Amino acid sequence: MSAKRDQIEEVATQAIKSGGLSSVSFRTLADQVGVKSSSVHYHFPTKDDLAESVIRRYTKDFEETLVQIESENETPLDRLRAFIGTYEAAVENGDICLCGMMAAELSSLDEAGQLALRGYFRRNEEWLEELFASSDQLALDGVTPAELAQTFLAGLQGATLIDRAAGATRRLSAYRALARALFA
Amino acid sequence: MSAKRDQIEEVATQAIKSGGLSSVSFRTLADQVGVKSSSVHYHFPTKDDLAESVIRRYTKDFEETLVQIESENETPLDRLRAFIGTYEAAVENGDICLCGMMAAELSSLDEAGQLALRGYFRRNEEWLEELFASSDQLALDGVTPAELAQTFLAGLQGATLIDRAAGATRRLSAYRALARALFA
DNA sequence: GTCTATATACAGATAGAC
DNA sequence: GTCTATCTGTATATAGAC
Repeated sequence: MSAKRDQIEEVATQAIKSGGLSSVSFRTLADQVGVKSSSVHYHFPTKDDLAESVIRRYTKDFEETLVQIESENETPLDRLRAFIGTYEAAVENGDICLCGMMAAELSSLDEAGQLALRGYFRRNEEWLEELFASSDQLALDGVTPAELAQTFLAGLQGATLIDRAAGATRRLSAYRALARALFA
Repeated sequence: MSAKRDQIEEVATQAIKSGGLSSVSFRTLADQVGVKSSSVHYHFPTKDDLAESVIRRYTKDFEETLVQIESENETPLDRLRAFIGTYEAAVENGDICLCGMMAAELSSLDEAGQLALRGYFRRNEEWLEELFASSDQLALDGVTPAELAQTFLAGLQGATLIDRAAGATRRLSAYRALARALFA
């Protein structure tokens, strides 16, 4: 893992979060890291290679975020709030979740990329499911922790998408209200 | 409103729902409707014109869907179920909501397109808010009908996105469970 | 309204020198 | 690892004939 390769992934990640994979080219990437496009091809032969690497890198970084959230927050509600905070930060930056963006661009991902994408969402739902299962005072009956996790993750992804388009964080704020109500 | 123009919008709508605006070109569009790309430019001078027209058309069609849902379903829960059904139909077709797709591609929309997009989401939330406000037996306290509407719409958008990527309708099913629990 | 033809720009990708 | 140079394809868009 060379420093240049790492730098390319970092720049690509930021560009994809704001404009999508289709807005990223070997040329623009090369310009941003100070090399020529053929040098980017040296590190990532095809765009599919780049896409998969970026998704896996994003997933790894996400694991570290979860560890940090758990270390800094004690209760399920506080942890959920911190989780929501990461989505708010994206919107305020004009971005959405990289994997939410990639999910919209699903048809331009190869099998390896799609597999990596599914892994990201699965890990998210897994973490949320444990969070909801760890509380014995949920204010909504008839919904399993797994269902709550799936709906909550989907909701945050969608809220990020719509809030960015609306130039607000209103929907993510509504999720904060929902979180509070759930743990009441 | 010529027949050809209408046909172009129809084909473009389908293509965008599955591959996004960036996957649609004047050439592919022309091939699909049996004309040359310059003829597509005659109806839609720029891609921005096409994008805005398609969003407005989609919003108008959506109004008709709402009327139909209301005429075929009596209770708020049944209406909400029918609403969820439209998202399930999209996923089973390998598509997502056109406006969800466009929201991901926000940076490639001009001001007019972004304005039209916000109108679509606002109208969705408006309808859902009335739906939730019309029920006096919601199983969750501390959340306003407006907040419920915002979170629910965002949730369905995100569930569609993730379900399509996962090749399932599991998250949309979870939203069916959530709807049932809310009106319990 | 649709056509042919074209201008201009940029995409992903590769060969081969250094 | 990075470069120059290039291939090939496609994109949006326009001019002008019919």
